[in-house]
Amino acid sequence: VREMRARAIEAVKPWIQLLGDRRQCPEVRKAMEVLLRETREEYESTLEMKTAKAEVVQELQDRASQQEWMIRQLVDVVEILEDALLCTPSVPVDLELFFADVLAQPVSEELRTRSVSCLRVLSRCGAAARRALNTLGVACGSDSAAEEADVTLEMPDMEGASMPLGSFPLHLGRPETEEAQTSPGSATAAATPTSPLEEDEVLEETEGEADEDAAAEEEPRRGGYVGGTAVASQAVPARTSAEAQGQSEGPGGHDRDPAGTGTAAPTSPLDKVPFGEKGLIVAQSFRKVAVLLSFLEVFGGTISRHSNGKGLCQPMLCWHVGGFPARLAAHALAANSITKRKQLQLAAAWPWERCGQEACRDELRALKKYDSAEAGPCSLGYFTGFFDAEGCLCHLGGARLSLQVKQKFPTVLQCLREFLAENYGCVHLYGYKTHSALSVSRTSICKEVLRAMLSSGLICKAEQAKLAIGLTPQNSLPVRLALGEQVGNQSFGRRLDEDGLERARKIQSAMSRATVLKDQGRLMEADTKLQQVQLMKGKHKLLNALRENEQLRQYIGNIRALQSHTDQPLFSVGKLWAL
DNA sequence: AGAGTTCCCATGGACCGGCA
DNA sequence: TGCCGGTCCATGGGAACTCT
Repeated sequence: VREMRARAIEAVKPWIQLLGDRRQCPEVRKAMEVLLRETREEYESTLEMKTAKAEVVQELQDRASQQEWMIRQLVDVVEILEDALLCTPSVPVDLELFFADVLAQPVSEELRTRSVSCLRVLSRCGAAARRALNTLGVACGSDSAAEEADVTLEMPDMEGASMPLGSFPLHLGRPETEEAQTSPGSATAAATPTSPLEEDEVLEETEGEADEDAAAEEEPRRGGYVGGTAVASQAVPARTSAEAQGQSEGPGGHDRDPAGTGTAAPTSPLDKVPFGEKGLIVAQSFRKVAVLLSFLEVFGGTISRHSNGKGLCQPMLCWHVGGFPARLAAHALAANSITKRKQLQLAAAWPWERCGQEACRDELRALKKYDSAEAGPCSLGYFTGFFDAEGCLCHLGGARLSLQVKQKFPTVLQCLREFLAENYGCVHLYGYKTHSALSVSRTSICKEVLRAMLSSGLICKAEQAKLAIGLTPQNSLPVRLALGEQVGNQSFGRRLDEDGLERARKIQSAMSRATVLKDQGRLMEADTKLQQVQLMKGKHKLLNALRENEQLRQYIGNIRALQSHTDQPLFSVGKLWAL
C-alpha cells in the first residue's frame, strides 16, 4: 500500500508543479478528473473482485463443513431428547388430563401463561415430529393413545426441557443456506425459516412482538431497536423471559448468575463447543454498561474489564461470548446487520476443522479491510441503534443543532441517508479523504429525528436527545453545559465556554463584514478588517489554550485530592477515574 | 442558519503473550 | 484450548472553523 501511495504521489507531482502557472489550471483540472475517474473505477473493480472471491470462499467452506455440522447437530439434539424425561419410560401420565386438571384449579396467571406456552411448544414439536416421520417413510408409533399416554411430564423439568427445544431453530437453521447465499441482497434471507419447526417459531415470535408493541411501531421486522430487548425478541424466542427474570434453569440450560453480576458459567455441553478464538466481543466505556448488560441478558456470555482508566481515558468493560452461544448470537445478529452481516454469517458457520478455521480467520480479516457491508432497507430501529453507537449530536451555538454519523466506508451511510431522506427530508452525505459522514444540519429536522429515536429506544444518547429537543436560544448555555457532561473526554478542555463562543461569533461577524467590504470594492477597509480578524483569532487561540491548561490543572488537582483521602483505588467521581 | 471541511485524540477493536 | 490482561492504533466522537 505504501509503495502504491508513493507511486501515486509521484504521478501527481508534475501536475501540481504545473499549477504554478495559472494558465495551466484548466488542463491540470481536466487531467486530475480523468485520473480520479480511473482511480475510482479501479477501486470499484478491486472491491467487486474481493466480494466475488469472498463469496466463493464462503460457499466452498460451507459445503465442506455443512455435512459435519449438521451431523453434530443431530447428535446433540438426539442426546438432549434422550436425556429429557419426554423419552423416559417411567410412570405413564396422561398429559391432557394432567394439564387440564391442574390448570382448572386456581394458579397464578404467570404459571398459567408459561404452561400454555409449554403446551404450544410440545404441540408444535409433536406436529413437526410427525411430519418428519412421514417424510422419512417411518410409521408414526405415537399415534396410538396408549403410546401417547406413556409420555411422562413433570412440571419442574419443563423449564429445563424448554430451553433446548426453544432454541432448536437457531441450532439447526444455519444462515448460510444456499438460498440465502444466492440472494445476498435480500434483507431477510438469513432469517428465512428453513424448516416447518423454524417457521412456527418465527411466527410465534412475530405474534409476541405484535402483542407487546402493536401500538408502538409498525415497522418491518428487520432492525428493531427497543434497547437491548429488541434483539432478544428477534433472536431468542420464548426463552428470554424466564432468563431475564434470573430464574435458574434445569439440566442442559445456562446457569446464569441470578444476581446479574455479569458472570456466566456455561454448564450445557453445547457451551463447550469451541468457536473461533474469542467469539464475539463488544467493548464499551464503563458509562455505557447498559448496552453490555443487554447483550449479556440476551446472549449470555461474560462481562469483564477491558482496560483501566488512565488520564483522560475512561475505564472500559467488555462483553464477550464464546462457544456455541456465540454462534447463536452471530446467527441472530447477522439477520439485522448491514455492516457486519458477512462477518457474522462467517462467525455463525465457523468450521470445526483447524484448516478451515485458518481460512475463515483470513476471510474475516479480509472482510474488515474493505467495504463488505451489504446494503439493505433501513428502519427507524436500525437508525436509532446505529446513531446510539456511532452518531454524534453537536451543539453549534445558540439554538442550532446538527446530527452526524461518520464511517470509514459509505455503504451503510447510504442506506441510512435513504431512510432519513424518505422520512424526514434534508440530509447530506459527504465523502472525505479518510471517511464518509452523514449530516443533518437543519435544527428542526434534528429535533424531529431525535424525538423519533427516543420513541424507538435510544439508550446511550437518550439524555442528550432530551436536552437537545428542549434547546432554545434562552437556555442555550445550560443545555450546552449539560450536553458536555453527557459525552466522553475527546474534547476535554477544548469545548468553548461562554466567552469563547462570544469571541467565535465576533470573529465570524468580522469576517463576514470583510467579505462585504471586498465585494463593494472597498479593498483598503476590507484589508484592515482582515488584519483585525487575524488579531482576534490569535487572541482567541491563546485564551482557549489558557482555559484548557487551567482545566487540566484542576483535573490533576482533583485526582491528587481524592488520592490523599483514600487508600482504595479510585473509581469514577464526576469525571475522574484512576483505577 | 445551513452546508461543508478539518482537527484532535479518546474510544473501541484487534491482537499478542502468559497462564491455567 | 480458552481465559485474561495488556498494548497498539485506526476509527470515529466531538467540536470548531470556513464559506455561502
